[in-house]
Amino acid sequence: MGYSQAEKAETHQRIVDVASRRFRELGLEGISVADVMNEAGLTVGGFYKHFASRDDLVVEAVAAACDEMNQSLLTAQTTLKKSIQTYLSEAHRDKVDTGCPLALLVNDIARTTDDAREAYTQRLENSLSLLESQMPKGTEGNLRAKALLIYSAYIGAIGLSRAVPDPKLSSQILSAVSSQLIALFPAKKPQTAAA
Amino acid sequence: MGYSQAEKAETHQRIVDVASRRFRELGLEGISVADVMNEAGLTVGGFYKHFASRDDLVVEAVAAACDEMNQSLLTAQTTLKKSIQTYLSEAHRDKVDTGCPLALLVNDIARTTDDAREAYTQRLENSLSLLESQMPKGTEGNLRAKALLIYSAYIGAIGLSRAVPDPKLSSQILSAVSSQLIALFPAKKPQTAAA
DNA sequence: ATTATCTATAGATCTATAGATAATGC
DNA sequence: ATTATCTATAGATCTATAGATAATGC
Repeated sequence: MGYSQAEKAETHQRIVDVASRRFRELGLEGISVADVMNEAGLTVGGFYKHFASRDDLVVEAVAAACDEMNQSLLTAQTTLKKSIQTYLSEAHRDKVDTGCPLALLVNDIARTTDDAREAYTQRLENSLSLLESQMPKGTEGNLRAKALLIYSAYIGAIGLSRAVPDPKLSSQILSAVSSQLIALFPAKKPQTAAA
Repeated sequence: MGYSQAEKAETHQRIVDVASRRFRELGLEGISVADVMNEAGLTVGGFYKHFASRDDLVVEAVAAACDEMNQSLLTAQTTLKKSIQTYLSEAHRDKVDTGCPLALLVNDIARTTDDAREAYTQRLENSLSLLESQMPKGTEGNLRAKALLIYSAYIGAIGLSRAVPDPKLSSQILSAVSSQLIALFPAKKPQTAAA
């Protein structure tokens, strides 16, 4: 039973980790404080020594989920094509509790507190910057606008692939949008192939 | 107070209408059966003469919301460019209770019953077919794949525009994705302008 | 006789707080 | 002395059902 300051910090982190996964899986209102605490190996009474309210946990969990994703994207220095294929993969689709929180939570975020929306927006900007930096050399036009198109297609496509119950259709959505995006941003000579 | 069969049908429709708006605004778990009934001018006790369970209301409300949208899209026979501009408009973004349910509910649908997911998928196919039929003449390649790219970008972009609290960024998301999509599918001579 | 609606409520669940316990840290 | 955790619970809310009432429809 944790009592030192160091143990409290670990406990706090464990609560946020559980929440960041379960909120993504079940939605921001899909799990109770008591269930989060239980899964973190604690009981509900201790919660309010860590957070002023449930809404505060939401803010921290959203931020932690996005930061973790951006961190792993930064280390996986890669090409745009590989980024697209990884994002729009069946493996990513099936990570309903550890997948991209920008996609898994976009609808919930629109309905939640301003603090959580601010945290979300800040991390969205990070992800967009990263995507801009992955654009092939020689890409013409507004890089920010192109990054927004790609990320919007990401969020919509992976959301749809999770919404439809038919596995065939789900895969078709992912592969169709993936190949369309790859064709739009070829690594070299953007003018040669248009279809 | 309605008792005849005709009145019951009207009442049923009124409950579904309220639910189809509030579920879109607040999420599929965001409003109680009692509150839906109250807003329809009824009390909670009568609910289970109309629906076997709350989940059944969800199925009907999702279907009704999508059918209503597809109906209005069918009558508004228009060009792809105008469709894009209308979908990715601030007016549509602000219709949080009457906007496109495919976008407003995509995350919730992934977490709900198979029956609701089936109803959603069926209507998604309708919307995709409609989009395919709006493609400019002479568009090359896989029309279904291009419709999936557009609808994914729709869902992601309008979702993001609702999630971010900064109105400037929200507008930027809509206009950037809108102009990118319009540039991708020009009405004539698709080969001339690539940027 | 049937049934669409109402009022009332059972039973489950949720957020937040109260008070007890036991270890930390001055 | 402080506080991180625990057990217990208050008060609110939610789905679903029970039973009463009053109009429909055979």
